[in-house]
Amino acid sequence: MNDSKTPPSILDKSAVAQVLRDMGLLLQLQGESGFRVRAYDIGADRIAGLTQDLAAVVSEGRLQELPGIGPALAEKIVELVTTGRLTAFEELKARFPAGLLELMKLPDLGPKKVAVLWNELHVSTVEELEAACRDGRVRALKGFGAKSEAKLLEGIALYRRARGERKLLGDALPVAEELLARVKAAPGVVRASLGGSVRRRAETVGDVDIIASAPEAGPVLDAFASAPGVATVLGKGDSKCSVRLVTGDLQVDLRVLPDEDFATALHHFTGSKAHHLRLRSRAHERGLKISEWGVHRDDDTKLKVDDEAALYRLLDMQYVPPELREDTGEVEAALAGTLPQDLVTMEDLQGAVHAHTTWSDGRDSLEDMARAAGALGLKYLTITEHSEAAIYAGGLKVDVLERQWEEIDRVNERVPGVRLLKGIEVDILESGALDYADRVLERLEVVIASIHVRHSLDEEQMTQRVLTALDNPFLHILGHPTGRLIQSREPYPLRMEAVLERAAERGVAVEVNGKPQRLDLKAEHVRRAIGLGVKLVASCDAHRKEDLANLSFAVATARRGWARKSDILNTLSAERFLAALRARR
DNA sequence: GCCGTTTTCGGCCCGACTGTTTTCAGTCG
Repeated sequence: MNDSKTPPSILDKSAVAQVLRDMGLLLQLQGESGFRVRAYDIGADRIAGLTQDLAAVVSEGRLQELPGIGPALAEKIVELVTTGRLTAFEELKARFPAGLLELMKLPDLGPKKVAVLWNELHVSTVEELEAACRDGRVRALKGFGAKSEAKLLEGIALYRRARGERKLLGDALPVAEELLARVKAAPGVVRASLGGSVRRRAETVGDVDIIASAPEAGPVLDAFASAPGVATVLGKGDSKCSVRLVTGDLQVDLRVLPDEDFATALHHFTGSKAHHLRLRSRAHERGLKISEWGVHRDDDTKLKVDDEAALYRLLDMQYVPPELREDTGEVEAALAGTLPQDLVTMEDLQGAVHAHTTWSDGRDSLEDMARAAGALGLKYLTITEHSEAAIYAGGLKVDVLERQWEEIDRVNERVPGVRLLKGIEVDILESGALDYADRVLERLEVVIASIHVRHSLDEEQMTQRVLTALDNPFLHILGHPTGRLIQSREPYPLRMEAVLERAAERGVAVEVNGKPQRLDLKAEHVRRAIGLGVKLVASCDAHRKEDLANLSFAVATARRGWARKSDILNTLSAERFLAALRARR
């Protein structure tokens, strides 16, 4: 993303943010003011969410232009970026046993209790805490009791299972929607919605929030707590209830309020925190106060807010859809009236891109895939099997590919309303050449090119490899450009800016792969691609019928990257889609 | 540690819930 002469940062954004967050935790342990601690957290959020190149911001001395970064944090970030270390952090760390930071990650343990455990019992690791709980030494401490001992042991077991892993959106969303349906059906419920990072369609989610309105909370909370799939009720009061599900250790929080508070509560619990901070200061300028409890004037009179759109109107801003609420420029755009109002939606899609069948490594037949696409209201589906080099995935030799075209013709006659397009997901070889000769590629309607092997090239080699592929005149779409698998494989090193520039130059579209493990391009790169004039496709990378639903994650990622309908080629009819692909430069 | 149209000191979000209390502290979101 950085073509200037700025030397690259030794630590990347997330590493810098992590040091700042840990620094905050240690300061808390030391008994520093919560506000000072919060300043580190806010600074960490700001760096992690930075859309610009961190090294460039540092070298141009622009750190303090970022809200939440003042002289002290700026100095520390400069040290981190240029040396990879932070002296103040090293010194602070040396004052406490290393395990205390980990202890604070356990549920129900914060800095105060960890400090007591350390000072009174010299407990500094999860193992020592477990032993102390079993020996009954913890219950003797002030502020602890037998119940907290049992809860800590439970928390330790859970921590070891889950290791604090966030869940993939694709795993959490279906479960969340099922539970939401239960809540909507509960007695007296007027409105109910998912909130939090699930509603914002973040790549991964920590837990699920549901917000509901009803005249009486009790019956709704009861129905929720006894829903099928609930393993443990973690807490239940007059207005909220937290449960842990059997599936994947997922935690779900439900809040129930009177309907007049629904819109403001939903907005509050949708976040993000960073987006809210900006709105609150905007509200403050206008003599208003926004909180979970509603919008109040300075004299405490409460304003009527029927829905989220009304909330933004009160602030004289455009409505900001949940997927955009990350404080990455949407607040400024909404104030200026330049926020795109026609973000792509699922209903805009006329066709699905990127599908495998039994001809290579897919599970379902061509005909089954065609019928499934029709059932979703899609008009076309691009069949893109693997090419010859992808032996592990049943890649097709040219003569087999030609036989598939005949079968596609037959299915197209048999299945009305859906057209299968003849395509390929051709491997990009190490040299950047494609795995089929041009004379084969030119006979295909849709050519996606992807990297599947030899991930370990260095950044320059990988970038050259992709640039060479983009120069092939028969290539239409670059597939999953970074090769990442969320939480299991890092993206391969690639100068994305150069790749997107070349794609724009050559008129090659880039895939927004909706497979929940991939989401590749990611939102940040989607936005950059659009800025450079690159056309995109929303793809499902389907290996079975059910995977066609991945399209919704592609659309969500595209929306998070501010994509409009006109940025996504498969919002066009089949004929116009194919024409757009052929329009190479 | 940050911030500024009540400013350069003194605020900064605060309520729900739990477990320990007997009026509250700590954690969480």
